Amino acid sequence: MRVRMAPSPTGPLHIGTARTSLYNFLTARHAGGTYVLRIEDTDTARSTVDFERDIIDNLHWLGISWDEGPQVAGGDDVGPHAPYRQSERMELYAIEAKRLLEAGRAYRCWCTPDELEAVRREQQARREAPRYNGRCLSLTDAERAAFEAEGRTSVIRFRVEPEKVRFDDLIRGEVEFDNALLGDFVIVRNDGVPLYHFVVVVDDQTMEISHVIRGEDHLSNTPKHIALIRALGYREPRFGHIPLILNPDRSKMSKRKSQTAMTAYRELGYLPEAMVNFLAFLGWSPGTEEEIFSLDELVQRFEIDKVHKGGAVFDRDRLDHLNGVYIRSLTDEQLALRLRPWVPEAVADADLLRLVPLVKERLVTLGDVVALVGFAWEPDEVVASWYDRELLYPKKGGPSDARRALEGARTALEDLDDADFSADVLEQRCRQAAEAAGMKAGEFFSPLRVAVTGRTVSPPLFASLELLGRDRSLARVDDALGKLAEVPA
RNA sequence: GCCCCCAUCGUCUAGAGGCCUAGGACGCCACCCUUUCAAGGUGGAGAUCACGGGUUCGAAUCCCGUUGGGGGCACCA
Repeated sequence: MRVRMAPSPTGPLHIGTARTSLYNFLTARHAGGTYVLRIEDTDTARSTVDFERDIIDNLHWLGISWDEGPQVAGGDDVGPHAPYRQSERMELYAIEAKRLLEAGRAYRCWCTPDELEAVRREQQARREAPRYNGRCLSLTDAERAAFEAEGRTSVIRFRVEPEKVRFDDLIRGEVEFDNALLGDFVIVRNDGVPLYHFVVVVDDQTMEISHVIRGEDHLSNTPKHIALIRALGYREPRFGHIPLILNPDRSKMSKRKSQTAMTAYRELGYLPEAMVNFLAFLGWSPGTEEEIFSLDELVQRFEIDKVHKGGAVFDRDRLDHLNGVYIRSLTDEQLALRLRPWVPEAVADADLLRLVPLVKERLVTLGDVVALVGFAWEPDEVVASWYDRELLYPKKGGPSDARRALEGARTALEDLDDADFSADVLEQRCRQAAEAAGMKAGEFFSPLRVAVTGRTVSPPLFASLELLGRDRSLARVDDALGKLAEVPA
């Protein structure tokens, strides 16, 4: 078994492309087959190396690897069928196009875009399928010469046989199309650049691809490919069309309505293992009620014929949940390592490790660490700037309650030396202080929380105090007291 | 417009004729735990299996039709 993924570097790695790549990867690895990466960059105007890099990097990030094809953007190809970039395979396409031309299975067409557009409009008016009318199919030599003399350029069209085409889709079973409904489509542009439907067939043949697994949007293109395969005398691979990933409104997932760039999720702090698990279940399930799967487990369990037929909505809530599950499954040391890119370099590794327990059960994404415990590394003045005086007031209280609590807390904290400045002792002291102040614990803790973390929602208060240490905690209490001093008692 | 594909809670799904008074998960609601927020625990609401016909002793599961949704019909991929 040889399968391939064939992304087009005309944009960053798309969620849909990633899932198609994943399904191909899982199919190949499950069967012990070979996995090929081919870069479909025939659209030279829109393809860039930067996009190629984004695609390759993010596939690697997900843990997807391949046996043949470029391993690095712009890097050398690896494998017996190199090159794997279509832009470097142009001679091959030219040879095959010539073969088709000479066999009479393709012909040159001099129709201009305007002429084609006019025909299309007429057909639509007559409620017919818009397709090429075959005008250039039977031109005399004189007519061809006349077009050339006119300065017109020509494209190459494939002559489609009006026959029924059926194939046994890996996922959908028997599917039948009538190619009589198809027009003769263009396979080489007027500037000599070959088009997708043509190159994909040539490459799949020369790269000996046995299973073509791709998005459902290609299902209706398959009869074109089969026609080309037959005309060229190629072997017909098995086809499998996987369901589309959908926007919440159930249309094909698009940049316009959803975040489709894998990089964006990566930058937000989603874990690749969560993303892989999530993507795998968008259109497939093991048939049991298990739902947490590593990439290796997926390789073992994944079967292409158990893939669903219907599209699946990309549900961010579910991704978030999975990400939390994976984050919580990490050891503190592992999580600290993952968190590193989001935490300022000035924060020492040892200090980063200390704050992990405070955030582990609260992180949805790794990036959330900043909002959660930024107070730990931000200077006191910055934390003080995060809140207004009113935020210090307990739920059903005013400035005087806040002041009472903070003063009580200050006294309690002051007493402790660094060695005793631990969550347990702090809690005990603060509860005593609350009682002494005649306040409920919650009312007493609230102003202290805001003073220390700058927010009403934070990790556990006493662990936060411990993390900050005596001096910084006291300084923040004083900052808060200072804010309260601005209002007359 | 034409062709093709699809159809189980809001979402992801289990379900291959009787195990289904349709199961799980996410989300939602309530309660418990609790210094806030989470995490965790318990419980709940939520699907006449799109609809209508068949087939069958029996259908979410098979067949046909309808409806709805989606995809494709480029000198993009």
